[in-house]
Amino acid sequence: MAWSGRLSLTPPTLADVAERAGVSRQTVSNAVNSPELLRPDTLARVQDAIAELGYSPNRAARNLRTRASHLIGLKFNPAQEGTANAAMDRFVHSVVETSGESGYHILLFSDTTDDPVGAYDDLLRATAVDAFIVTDTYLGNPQATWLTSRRAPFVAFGRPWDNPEATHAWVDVDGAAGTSLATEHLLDKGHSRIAWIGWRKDSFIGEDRRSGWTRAMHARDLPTTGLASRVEDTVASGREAATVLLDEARPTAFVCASDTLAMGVLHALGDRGIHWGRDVAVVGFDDSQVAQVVPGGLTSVRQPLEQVAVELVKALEGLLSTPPVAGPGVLLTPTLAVRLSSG
Amino acid sequence: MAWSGRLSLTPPTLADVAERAGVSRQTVSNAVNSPELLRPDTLARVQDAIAELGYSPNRAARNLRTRASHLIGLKFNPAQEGTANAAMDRFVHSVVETSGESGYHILLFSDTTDDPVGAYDDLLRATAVDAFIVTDTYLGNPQATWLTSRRAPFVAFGRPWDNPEATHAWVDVDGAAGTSLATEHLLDKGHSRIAWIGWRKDSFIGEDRRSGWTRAMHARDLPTTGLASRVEDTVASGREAATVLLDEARPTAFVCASDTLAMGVLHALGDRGIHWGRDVAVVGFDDSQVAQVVPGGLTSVRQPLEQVAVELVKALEGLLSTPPVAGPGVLLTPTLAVRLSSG
DNA sequence: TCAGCGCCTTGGATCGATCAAGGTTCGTCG
DNA sequence: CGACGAACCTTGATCGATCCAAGGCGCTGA
Repeated sequence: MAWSGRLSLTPPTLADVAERAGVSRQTVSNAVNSPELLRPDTLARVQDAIAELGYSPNRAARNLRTRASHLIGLKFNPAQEGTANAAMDRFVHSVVETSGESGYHILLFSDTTDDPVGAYDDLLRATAVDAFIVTDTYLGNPQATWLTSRRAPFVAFGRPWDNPEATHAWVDVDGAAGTSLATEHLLDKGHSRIAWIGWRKDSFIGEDRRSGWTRAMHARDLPTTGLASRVEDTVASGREAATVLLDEARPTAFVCASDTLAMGVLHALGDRGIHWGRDVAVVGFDDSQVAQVVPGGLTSVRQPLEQVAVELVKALEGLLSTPPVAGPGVLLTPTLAVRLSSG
Repeated sequence: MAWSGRLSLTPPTLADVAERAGVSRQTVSNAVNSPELLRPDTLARVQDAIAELGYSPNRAARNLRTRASHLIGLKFNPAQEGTANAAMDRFVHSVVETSGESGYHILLFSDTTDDPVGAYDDLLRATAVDAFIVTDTYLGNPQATWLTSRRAPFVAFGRPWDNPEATHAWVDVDGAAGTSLATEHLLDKGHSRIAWIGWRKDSFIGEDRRSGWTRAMHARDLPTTGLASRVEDTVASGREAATVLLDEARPTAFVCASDTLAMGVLHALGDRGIHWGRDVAVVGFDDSQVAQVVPGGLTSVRQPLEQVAVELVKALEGLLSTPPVAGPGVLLTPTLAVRLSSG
């Protein structure tokens, strides 16, 4: 940062470094981008000059010439108020860290308009980003098909549920494996009447998670009929659903599609003075902060978001390399964070 | 997006639009940036051409020429695992939305190295961002002084606690007003033995929040001695502190410096079978998801983060305008989200 | 001696927008 | 009638890095 002390307010350019090191511009450029082309002593001389001047290539100039921004667009979807779902926080952090190591920065945006692809379109047209990470695939994912038709590089966090023909790169977490893990955990604890509270039938992710529960139950020849409920993803719905199930099916344990619903269950159990964790077990999904700090702790399925980020960035690097390498989908397995709510 | 259907893969440039509209490049540039300079009919003609071609200015070229990136750097600090503090999520969303309306995007980064200013330095030297929003001021804020000496435009979310001489722009939330609000709320409910659980003495923010509690208590001539505890910001510490206070001071209410500590209090109350919200009131700070979904709900001080974002962006626009306008600090007042934990 | 290679230089063009200065066109007014 | 200036538009240069092609120089090996 030598130059910051100088009078001149403009940062040093490649030409400045070249003059200082007594080499040509081209050589400095090579020192930065293809050091293997230089003789070790020349390289060292140039690097010294770079360090002395505190030179760093001007992003705008480089971007203009190379037609790349080294930025990855990510739409920031905040957590809903009143829910426990806050995966975005951990996920974004992981993505920022991982992409930073590969020389990419994350550009956040939000769509203020109704158009689901408007913001994507703007960024693409302005060549402001090299690629996107698309996260809101639970909606049925119009972005993915649009981006594909637009030939824009992107990787999705989430499978293309609604379109098995889709060929784009994606990374996802095996929700069914997670709920199956949760259910088996409860079965091992001796439970057999294990209820499910999940999302409405039109949610692909919800049905996937539900299937893990049914799979685990049927594997031990246990019935699932009458033990399931599908509701909105709110605490209140979870509470109501649990209340009904407690009356009608008398389950000794609950597996839920989200921590939000699980909190609803805890609520319902509290209403009737049932001591959760001892009398009735509860497992949530997402290992949210809520699961972590609620007194006693809520057992919850934890998505390996750090690993997801790594795979996403790996896939992006493939897409952005020349020639582009399109990897297949990657499915990761979640773990179970066991706490007192499951006994 | 007309061009996306064409064979050519390169987006249209200003020159393409100029040719189509039968005007010069400069005129197109003016149509985009200073429409008032054009005659209405020419403007319309150019705008038609822009729409027909689906033109959008190339960011890199514009950035190079104007020496501005229209990007604002923000270091992403994820929530600590096992705490309830998740203000970042809501904050980031607000910032993204607000800055988007002013034509700015948010560039996220993280510092992987030990150097607290390394990442800032890199971005500045590469002229990758126009300005920064600095959030982690609770550390004593070496970034602020460094950025100031570097003459880099930035706005801090958080007062310059350790350096009252600092002249940079900042926006903050009046923590003392928040805890005062909370305490008065409890006083109005009839409580008089109200305990405080806060952070260690070296935390500026912690001491500020604490002062709101003492102020409100003293205003009603109530004692505070023996009713306060200063601990680490973890659930376990909150629980221990509450246990000790319950034994030694028999408070009927608790005001906490964070929702994390408040959860610890709920935990302690649960340990001894005390029905919180009925027998003992509890108020947290930050209105986290945890506060919102814990059965019954935790009353909590809510920071006006949306408003904070608006003020931050307003300040940034001032700094980035020519000539730069440096506004004074802005202090916003939080509100109280009342739930059952306070009766 | 000369071809070949490794390393570097030279000079230029290029990316696409904006800046600064220079040209039109037109109406107005002495 | 011609000068003048405002309103409007055009032209050439510029931002800084990269890409490209051609060539220089010293050294090695045939």
